[in-house]
Amino acid sequence: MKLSEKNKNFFDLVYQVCREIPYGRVSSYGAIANYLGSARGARMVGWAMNNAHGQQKFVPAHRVVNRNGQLTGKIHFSTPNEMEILLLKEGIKVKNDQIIDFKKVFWDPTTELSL
DNA sequence: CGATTGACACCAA
DNA sequence: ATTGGTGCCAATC
Repeated sequence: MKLSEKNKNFFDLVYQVCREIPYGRVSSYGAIANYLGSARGARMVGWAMNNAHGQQKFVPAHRVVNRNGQLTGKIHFSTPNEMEILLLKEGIKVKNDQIIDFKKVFWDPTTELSL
């Protein structure tokens, strides 16, 4: 048992929140970080996503974008198009790596989960 | 152990 | 509005 596995709480929570994102909706790193308590720890969420590929359960990382709604993390997928395709399949319009109507599809865990 | 990096966010010019 | 610089926390080199 490695130390990283013990301290996976933060990462695990990130994965949990990602899976809680409803179909056809997206969230932002900052929102998730804020929900976990690290308001400025958005980068950690990104790191978690990087590890998400190694997780046994699938993590809809494609539903997580930066606060601009830009698909900055698409390059980390199997193929850069993967993220776009997945989002498009969920009814989310993407143009030039930018989510259209981002505010409409935006899903804030602090607002949706923390009622 | 110190320095650098990273799928971001915020502030100042 | 756009660009550049700084801060955040953890992991990797």
